Amino acid sequence: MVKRVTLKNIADTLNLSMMTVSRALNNKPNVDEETKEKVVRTARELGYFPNQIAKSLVIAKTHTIGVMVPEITHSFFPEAIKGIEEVVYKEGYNIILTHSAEDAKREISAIETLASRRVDGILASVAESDTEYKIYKQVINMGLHVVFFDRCVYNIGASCVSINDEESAFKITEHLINHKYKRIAHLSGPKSISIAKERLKGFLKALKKYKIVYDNRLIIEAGFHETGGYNAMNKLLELPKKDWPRAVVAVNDPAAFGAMKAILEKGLRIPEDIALVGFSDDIRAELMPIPLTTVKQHAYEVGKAAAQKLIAHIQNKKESVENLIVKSELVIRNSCGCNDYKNNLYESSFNKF
Amino acid sequence: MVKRVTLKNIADTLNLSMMTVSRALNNKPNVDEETKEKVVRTARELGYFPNQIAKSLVIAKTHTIGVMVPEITHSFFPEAIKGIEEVVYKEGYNIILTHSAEDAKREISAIETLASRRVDGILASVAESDTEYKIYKQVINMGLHVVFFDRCVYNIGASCVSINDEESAFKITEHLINHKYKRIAHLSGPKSISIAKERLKGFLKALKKYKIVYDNRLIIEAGFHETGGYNAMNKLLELPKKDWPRAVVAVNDPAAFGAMKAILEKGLRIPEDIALVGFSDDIRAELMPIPLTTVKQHAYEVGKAAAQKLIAHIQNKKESVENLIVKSELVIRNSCGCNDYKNNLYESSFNKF
DNA sequence: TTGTACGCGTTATCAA
DNA sequence: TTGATAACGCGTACAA
Repeated sequence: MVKRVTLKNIADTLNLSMMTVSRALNNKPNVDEETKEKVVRTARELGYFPNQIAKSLVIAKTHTIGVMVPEITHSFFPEAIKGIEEVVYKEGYNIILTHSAEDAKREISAIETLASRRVDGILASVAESDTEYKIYKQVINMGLHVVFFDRCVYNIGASCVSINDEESAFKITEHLINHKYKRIAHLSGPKSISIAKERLKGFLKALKKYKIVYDNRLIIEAGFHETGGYNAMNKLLELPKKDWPRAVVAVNDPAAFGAMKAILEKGLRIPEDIALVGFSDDIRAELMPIPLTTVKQHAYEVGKAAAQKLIAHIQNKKESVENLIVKSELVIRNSCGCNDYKNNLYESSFNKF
Repeated sequence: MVKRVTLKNIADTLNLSMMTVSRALNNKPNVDEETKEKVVRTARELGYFPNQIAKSLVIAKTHTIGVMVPEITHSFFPEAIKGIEEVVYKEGYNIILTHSAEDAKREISAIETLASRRVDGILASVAESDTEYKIYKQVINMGLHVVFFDRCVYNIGASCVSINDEESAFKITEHLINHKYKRIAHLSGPKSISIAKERLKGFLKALKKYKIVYDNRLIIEAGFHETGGYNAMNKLLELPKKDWPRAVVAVNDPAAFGAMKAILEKGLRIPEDIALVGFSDDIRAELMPIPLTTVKQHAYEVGKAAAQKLIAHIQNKKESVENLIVKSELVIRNSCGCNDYKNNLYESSFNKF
């Protein structure tokens, strides 16, 4: 930050008071048209940029929103951030982007700096390793507005925007059941994360509704990544062959990619030997050796809704805390073996055009 | 921004002056150990977060860096942002993220707000539609530090970190020439963008070095997106068959994907009828029907280097303006027909594990 | 070791 | 319509 042109500089060169200059530049009513024009002109000539820092100190608002993501390269988040940006830009806010790298300590430190920087509110998706949410409780108690998105924390006084995870997991499992699969496994996510819990719940609900026998050896924690999915699937395949699942519901697409690798490596076929479905519609899902049936999440919409809700909270103290749901949709491809989707590479690779 | 705990609050509850409290919290030398401890404790009890806004106003530094990206969902940018985040976090900075959506007007407005917010420096990748760079010239003249990354603007007093685009385009073209391709086309990017110009230059240089006949009908502007590549390739295929290119160098992977679609739609084979190479190693490149030969850019490294250079500029006025290059590497797959890369789906889809 | 006065650049308030 | 003064929360410089 270098010495820059101030209101006083403009005031001095025009023999006016700072207040008149301030009023002129902010289009306040009580200022002569002629002087206003003069002020605006010299401001431009001098290369004046209003000092937002000083202004923030006075008005006790920064028009800044803190955004916390666990891992910016997960395809979900750039889309969500784009939705957030779109909304806040229109409303005259900027975002300070922080990422926790899935590390709870780093998350705490980042939220602390956001509080220090006096952001007007925070949009957050919690880190995998955060199981306490202490820092969020603290800043919420201070009166800072927080809206969670995607990975939520409930009952701490913050609104939340998420996918209808439970319902979607239920539906994709039901889809498998409807197509005569009986023995179905689940590669689950980290137990502490809301979306992982929701998806597991939906999976179990579907089993229950259709009275599928429940075998807890078929529910294995895989985490959110490819290697976790690969390892978890290999564990399943270490079971006696008669106990193998006939279909697998993975907690997300990367985990499903790992599982796919494990299955194909064993020389098994998808879906003929084992059907497989994912969750998230990763950009690579349709390009896999066996195009992956999955659930498409509308990340952009999640980001938009979260930003809108946060700004509503900021601008209206009485805005009610609530959990919003952005609906997802089933994307049926080959890996579930339930339809006539062509396993023709040409088609499968380019149906997105 | 809500009323919050201040230095004065702490001072009052302890019957100390603000200065003692300030010193205690900032670990300054001249303060009694006992009082320091008391201060730190009550600060925690009262939930004190230092007001960074007020501090910034005094010290004329915000420890904030503005980041301008043209389109956050382009796979390059999340990687680059991650690299930036990694560096600035360690150095105690935060980033304000803005995106232009490739729109020059929005870019200007965003850079203006960054200047108003008194960021200590700006990392920018310019919008496609920006051909003047006026706003950058202006803020640089004001003394604001700017480092461009990926899409650069030269000779306006800013450092730049980019891929060795020209050299890489030269090499990938040379690679085709070495494998006996003679008639080679180029799907170029927007003329105004530095990386597009560099890649075209490298392409032409290779033709020249190897004395390939130059046919300007074989250089078509495709832009950076799939549909542009699709349309441009179709235009090439409208030429008399004898004039068709035997190989195509696309300005980036999305353009190559579009071209691939156009070629396959015509019932032609890749690489047997037309070889094709891209640029950027998009996450989808290896999953294409014909795995795409391309150039891998190290976006994370670009982000890191740019952030490091910017911070060097900020912390040392005499840091010299220079153009840094992050080396890219050729990734040989099937689409160029130059190697023994197996067109086996299983292998090709999972060689990244 | 601790405290006081002042200034950072702006807006709100009240007076002219 | 314009101006003077105080205030936002903190750090610097100097005094006690």
